[in-house]
Amino acid sequence: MRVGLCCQFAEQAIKFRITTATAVLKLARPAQLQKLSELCLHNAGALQQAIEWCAANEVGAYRVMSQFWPLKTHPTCGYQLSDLPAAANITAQLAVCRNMAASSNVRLSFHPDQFVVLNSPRAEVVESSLAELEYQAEAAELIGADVVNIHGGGAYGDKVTALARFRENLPRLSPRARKLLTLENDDKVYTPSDLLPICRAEHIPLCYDVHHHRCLADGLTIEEATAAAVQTWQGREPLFHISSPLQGWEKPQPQLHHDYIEPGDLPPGWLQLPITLDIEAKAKELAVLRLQAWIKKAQKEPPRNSRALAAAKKRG
DNA sequence: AGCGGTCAAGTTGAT
DNA sequence: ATCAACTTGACCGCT
Repeated sequence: MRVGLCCQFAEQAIKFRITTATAVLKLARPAQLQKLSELCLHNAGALQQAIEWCAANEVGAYRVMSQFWPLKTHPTCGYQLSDLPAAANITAQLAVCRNMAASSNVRLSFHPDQFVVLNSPRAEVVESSLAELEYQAEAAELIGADVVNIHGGGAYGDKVTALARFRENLPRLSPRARKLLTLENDDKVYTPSDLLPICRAEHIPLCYDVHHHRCLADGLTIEEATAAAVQTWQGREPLFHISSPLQGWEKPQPQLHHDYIEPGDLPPGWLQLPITLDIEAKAKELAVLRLQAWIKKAQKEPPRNSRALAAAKKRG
């Protein structure tokens, strides 16, 4: 099992830069491209730092932020990589990232954000979603990322119809983007049971989020969902997510993320699985390192350690 | 240098 | 009706 860091660092001075459309639109086009070029080049350098940090700390995966190329698909600020003055430098730097990630075995992935809704009834939403998926797939190819993971989208009162629409839109993706696509269960609409049929039929891996599953349950146990999700990866290393509730499972809003991962929230069966586990926790790399240390201990002495921890917790 | 308002986008559910 | 939440605060203009 390897653990993964998502996007940002809490303490490490590794920063990705973004901008706003408002700021960019105040500039003439050449100045726009100059600014965006600088940000892309900076972010490519930051990605190298992030990969180096992961490799040095035995963190086996890293999720790249969606704004890696800021405003890439914006209707008026958008651009092609080849439009940027520093395109050659950026491409070269991305190749450095790809080689470094490969040689140090740091798995890279993308997770387009909430605006990417492939099953929306609104054509313009689907269009912008497709554009965003193509952008992230282009970046993924250049750095060697193997996953672009999204949610099912909205329900619009009828999940079956909505998921059918998702499926109908799949052929509109390029082969490159289609190959990288994975589906994740969410905490409001689509459970693993909802997604597994389309995952199997379309050969889309299920990125199983156990925290979401606990927030929005279906008939499946965690063990059943785990086994079913692993199957959808068809021999590839599965990518799963975990987080812990901010105020515990008994308080309202358990879907809110805690700073760290409570080891008790890690399904015990996962310890021996060859999976990538992205850590969604506010304390970022600190949470990853803390869970990583706990996992290593637990793997050394599986039964005693977890029992001892449970007992210690009971004693307080 | 520090501070506060603002930021491209969708959908849901809590208040 | 408004707004926070989501993978995440950072940017920018003003003082």
